[in-house]
Amino acid sequence: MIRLHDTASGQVRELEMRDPGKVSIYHCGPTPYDVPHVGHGRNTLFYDVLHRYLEWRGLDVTLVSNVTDIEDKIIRRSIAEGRSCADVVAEFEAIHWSAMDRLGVLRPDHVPKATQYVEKMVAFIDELIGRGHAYETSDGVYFEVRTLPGYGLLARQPLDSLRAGARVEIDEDKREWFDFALWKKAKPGEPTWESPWGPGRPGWHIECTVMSLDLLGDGFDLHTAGDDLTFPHHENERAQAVGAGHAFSRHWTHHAMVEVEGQKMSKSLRNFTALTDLLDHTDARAYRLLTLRAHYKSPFDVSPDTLADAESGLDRLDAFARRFADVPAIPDPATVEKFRGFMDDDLKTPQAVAVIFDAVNAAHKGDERAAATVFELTGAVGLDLKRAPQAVDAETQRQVAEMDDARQARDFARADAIRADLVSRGWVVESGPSGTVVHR
RNA sequence: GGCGGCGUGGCCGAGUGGCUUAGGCAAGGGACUGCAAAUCCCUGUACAGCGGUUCGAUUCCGCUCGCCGCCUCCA
Repeated sequence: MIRLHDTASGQVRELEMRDPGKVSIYHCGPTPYDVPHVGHGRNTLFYDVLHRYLEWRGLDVTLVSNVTDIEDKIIRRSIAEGRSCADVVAEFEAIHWSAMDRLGVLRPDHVPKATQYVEKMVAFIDELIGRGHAYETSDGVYFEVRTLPGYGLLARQPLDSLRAGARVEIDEDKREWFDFALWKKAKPGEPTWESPWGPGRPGWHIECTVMSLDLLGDGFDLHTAGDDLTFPHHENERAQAVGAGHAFSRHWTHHAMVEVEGQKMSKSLRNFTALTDLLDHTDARAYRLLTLRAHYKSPFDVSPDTLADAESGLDRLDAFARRFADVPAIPDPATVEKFRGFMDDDLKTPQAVAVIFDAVNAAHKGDERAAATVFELTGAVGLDLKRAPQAVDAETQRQVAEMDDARQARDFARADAIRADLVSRGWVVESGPSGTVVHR
């Protein structure tokens, strides 16, 4: 049994599967209008760890994560830079996937795009109007929130306690400030599609409703994303689905944000680090380890200090992997069970990581099954340890040989000089009774 | 104003009504090594503050202080 936090009930509860043994997951993906930042990295690592772990558990996972390829910020950028929206999307989506590849994030099974679903969205909006949940105005079609009993499930507070923020757009045509756009009628310079309400484009929330139901079917198992999307985005997705007569996601799991000096990392606060920059300076696996060391519901700080901390931990794992690369043993069932107990219980990755490090310690003390266990468990969460010896260039190999010769000859001054040179060029030099090994 | 979360040892970060009270990083001491590296051994006695419940609270309750998130685009 897998237990996960469920935002709708506010509790950790069993992940019930519509079809036993199969898990259908929809995860809100990126809007490629700019480079991804470190928080997006956490976001994809969250679904990747979930995805990999569930499959490791023997479950058949279908993961859908969309790309929003038509949206205000994309349009703004395309106009500012005098190029098409498709061009903007192509550039930043490519950067997104390349960063995810570097992070070792597995591709979702389906990556639907909003622009491929416009026709289905139009039909869905039409259905909502027909059922009395939506109305047309001079500038679009809106969902009438008051018509849907139960709105506020994910916000976990009644509709009338929500406060109209100072920056909510005033729109005289809308019946209530919290009604939200299903369809936006065309403005000059924007890409448009035909609809019964004239040319225009879909609102943001409708795509996820339509694509998730289309690819995963009614009553799919799990909907995930960062917790900043809980309200209003997910609330609205759900309202649309329910309003049109569909059973929507049965379980909602949201992860916390990455922070910088205690504040949420975000584009608008301008306190973000581009994910690509982080990956240029930090081992991607260290970032994965950093995310695993905090529970997914807890925010954590990304800073040079916390990253360096994680890299040191990773070094210990890699040192372990080099030493035990060829261990023939099979994993220890009791340790695997302990790990599974933590992971099954709401993905308690900090405890799971502790189990891994305990096994590393046991291995160094001679427990071969513990060594095999480490490889098994790091694999389950997508941490790829460096078992294979690293390629060493010819010149470095020559130096290593020369150094060992000098040590043989007890010419330690010369050996130390060579070592110093290797170290200064970034090599970690390990000399043992059987000779010297270098790695980076 | 509403809703929610958090405050743990030098740092990150789990957890628990009392039991030998995670794990990582860093630090100090020791072992091993020609020296290093890797590894091993040892050391730290923490739970914001004030009350309350209790035989006993870091863990439960209340209050205070501080911090953060959502209610607006946002992973």
